[in-house]
Amino acid sequence: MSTDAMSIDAIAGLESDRLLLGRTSTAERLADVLRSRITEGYFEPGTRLSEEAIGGALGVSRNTLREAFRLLTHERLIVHELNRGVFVRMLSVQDVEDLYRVRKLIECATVRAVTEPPGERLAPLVAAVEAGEDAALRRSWRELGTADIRFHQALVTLAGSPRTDEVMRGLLAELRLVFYVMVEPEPFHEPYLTRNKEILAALRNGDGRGAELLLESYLDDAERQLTAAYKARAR
Amino acid sequence: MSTDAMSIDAIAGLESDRLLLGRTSTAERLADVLRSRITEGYFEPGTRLSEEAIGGALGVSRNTLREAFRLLTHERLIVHELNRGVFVRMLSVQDVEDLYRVRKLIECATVRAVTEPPGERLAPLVAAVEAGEDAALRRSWRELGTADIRFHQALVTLAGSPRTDEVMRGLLAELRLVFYVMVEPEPFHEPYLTRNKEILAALRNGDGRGAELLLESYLDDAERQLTAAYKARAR
DNA sequence: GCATATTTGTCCGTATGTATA
DNA sequence: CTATACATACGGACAAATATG
Repeated sequence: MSTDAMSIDAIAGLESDRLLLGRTSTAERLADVLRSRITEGYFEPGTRLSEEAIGGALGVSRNTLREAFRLLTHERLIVHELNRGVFVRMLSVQDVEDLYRVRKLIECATVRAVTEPPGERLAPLVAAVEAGEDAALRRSWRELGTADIRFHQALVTLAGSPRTDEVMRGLLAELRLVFYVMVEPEPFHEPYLTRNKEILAALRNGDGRGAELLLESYLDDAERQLTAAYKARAR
Repeated sequence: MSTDAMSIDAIAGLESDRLLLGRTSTAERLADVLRSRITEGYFEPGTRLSEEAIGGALGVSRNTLREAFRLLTHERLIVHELNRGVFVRMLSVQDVEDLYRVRKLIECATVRAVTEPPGERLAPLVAAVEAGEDAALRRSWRELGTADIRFHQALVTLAGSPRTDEVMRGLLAELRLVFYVMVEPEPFHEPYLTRNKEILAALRNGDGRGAELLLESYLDDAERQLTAAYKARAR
């Protein structure tokens, strides 16, 4: 039952974040630092996050660190095993399938409800598409992925439901963990930029049903691609 | 800026839960105790939960108690204000509206997907209806409310999505806070038992679309009734 | 507006229990 | 089975923010 330990390098790298800790609630700032370390793949899925090592490196007490762990646990980025500690979440193929099942449920229902041109309310979607195009031009694939996530987050905002927004935020945070199985992010995200633009065009015309169909095939394809990558990696 | 203090009685009442603390993780057991105290209306919405008073009454340290608070915060049962402490959540009319918006989204999508008789998978729904009938006979209105919640939780389980289940669990936990504006729980929950039976009958026939229509009007009526009670109470 | 008391935020040291080599 | 490492939980301490008179 091997559980990968954090590399010495990963712990040492935390030192540079030390200065960032100095504004609001310590536990939340701590969670911010760890969250980006995880979603950027710095801590790989499966690694154990040692209370002592991280607390020592960042200069915070274990009590405070544990509060930060609680926050990240509820975001599903780490898992907590009693008396064993916390580990960076490892998603299974079933998780990916469920993630896309719920995305389809929420995103499709949201665009389906669009029956007339939303006008200015599409501004965040336009901004996300533009950020994506910019990132693609600069061949900045990580940013392209971020822009894609922003687009779909903004899409759900059209429903005007705070709770739906929050659920979606959680789903997309988990999805970032999945994206790290894609060693070559370029061919993955690039085509979806075009498809986002098509969805946006349909919404602009108030054609929610058309947008739903585009979105459904978008999500089906993405899911297929990701689960295939997962299975290939499981060799 | 008055914040209702906990009554002496409420603190003293906690002592009886002391013996229950003795199995798994202290913070989680602690959260279990507090959760039932809150959802059963023992701690009314808006009351501040004093670290010292509760920790003292239950015989746990402040650090452990704070971990339990974190858990409940993420269940949205309490809210945390920096340097002020934690308070039992007070839901607004907007919250109720959002709660029902998301319920409609999830529950309707779930039953709509039913196209053939689910057979044995309806067993938990049948059990919830029977528990409701039993509670109604015994005029046990609290249990009737619990059975209603169980029915709708079981309904969503038909979708076979762990994440959807969890979202629904959270929504229904919040809803319990809302039910406490209903001073007379009897006339509220009773008619919905009949409607649950109708929904169950439609599902048994594999008529997902029919069940969706019944469910939609169920949720519309419940929302109207609750928001009306809220507004009346705000005088 | 000011001073005081209360309460939370954060940290430390330590004892105990649990998992694993 | 023993030893080690680690998480769990407690109690105490002080700083910082807030509430109260």
